[in-house]
Amino acid sequence: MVRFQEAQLDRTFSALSDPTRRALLARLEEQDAVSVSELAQPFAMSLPAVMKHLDVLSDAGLITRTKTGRTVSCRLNADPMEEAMGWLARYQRFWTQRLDALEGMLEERRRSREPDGGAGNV
Amino acid sequence: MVRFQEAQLDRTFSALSDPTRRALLARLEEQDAVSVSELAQPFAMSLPAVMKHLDVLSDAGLITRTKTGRTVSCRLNADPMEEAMGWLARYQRFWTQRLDALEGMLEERRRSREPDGGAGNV
DNA sequence: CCTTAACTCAACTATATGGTTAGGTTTCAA
DNA sequence: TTGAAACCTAACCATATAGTTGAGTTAAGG
Repeated sequence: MVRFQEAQLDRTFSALSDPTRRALLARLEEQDAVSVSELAQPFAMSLPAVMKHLDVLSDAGLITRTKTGRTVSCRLNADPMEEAMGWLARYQRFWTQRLDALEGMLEERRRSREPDGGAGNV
Repeated sequence: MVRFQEAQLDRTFSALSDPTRRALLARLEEQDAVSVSELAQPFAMSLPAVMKHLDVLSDAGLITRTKTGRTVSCRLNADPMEEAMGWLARYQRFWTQRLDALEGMLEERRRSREPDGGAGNV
């Protein structure tokens, strides 16, 4: 049985629950290191607003920030996501089960169509 | 490129960000259908508090409720979790990459130890 | 040296969240 | 038919969240 850090999961899922923050992470997924102002640029909101989001991401351990001169570089840290996926994985059987059931139903239909000439259409 | 329902992800991640709600889901993972009062029983909080959590889970589509007589049965619906995992999967390379790097490093160490007799211990 | 870019901080606002208590309604069952 | 179980609703409270504006601070660069 896997043990989860409840408080860490709280922060991770909470951080991921905002579209702005997910967009910030998506940006850092495609570009290794991005400055605060570069990250803020695409958004309609003010710079301090974006910085608050970065604080949340940082508290959740999803990004790291390193200052060089007057610019701050942000990088992704996906480790907390791994734990989040680990938690979700427990429920995976519910949809794979559903897919198995669907597959089984299709198989059933296929077999029942083969003998005769395709009578029982829905 | 996979397209995500942003508002749905908001609700899903937000619903998962609370330990009480995750515990409720965990309960429904091991028991197919559970009544509201049964679900509430293990928690120190009041029944209306638990019911608010159930509302959140229901709004996120993570549970369904069916009333029979005076008792309400709750069931898990994992579908929104599948989408959440889909979103997270995009970042999976960051930790598999890290594991690959670790594996590579261990391989490196193993090979460098083989020739001589195990000198460079950390 | 002075200006400007890049960021930080503080104060304020509105709304959301997570909890409470008190008082319903509906249904079952003695 | 009356009482209690099971659930719902409403009103309230404290704190957190997501944004704003305005005023710093620090570091390049002409």
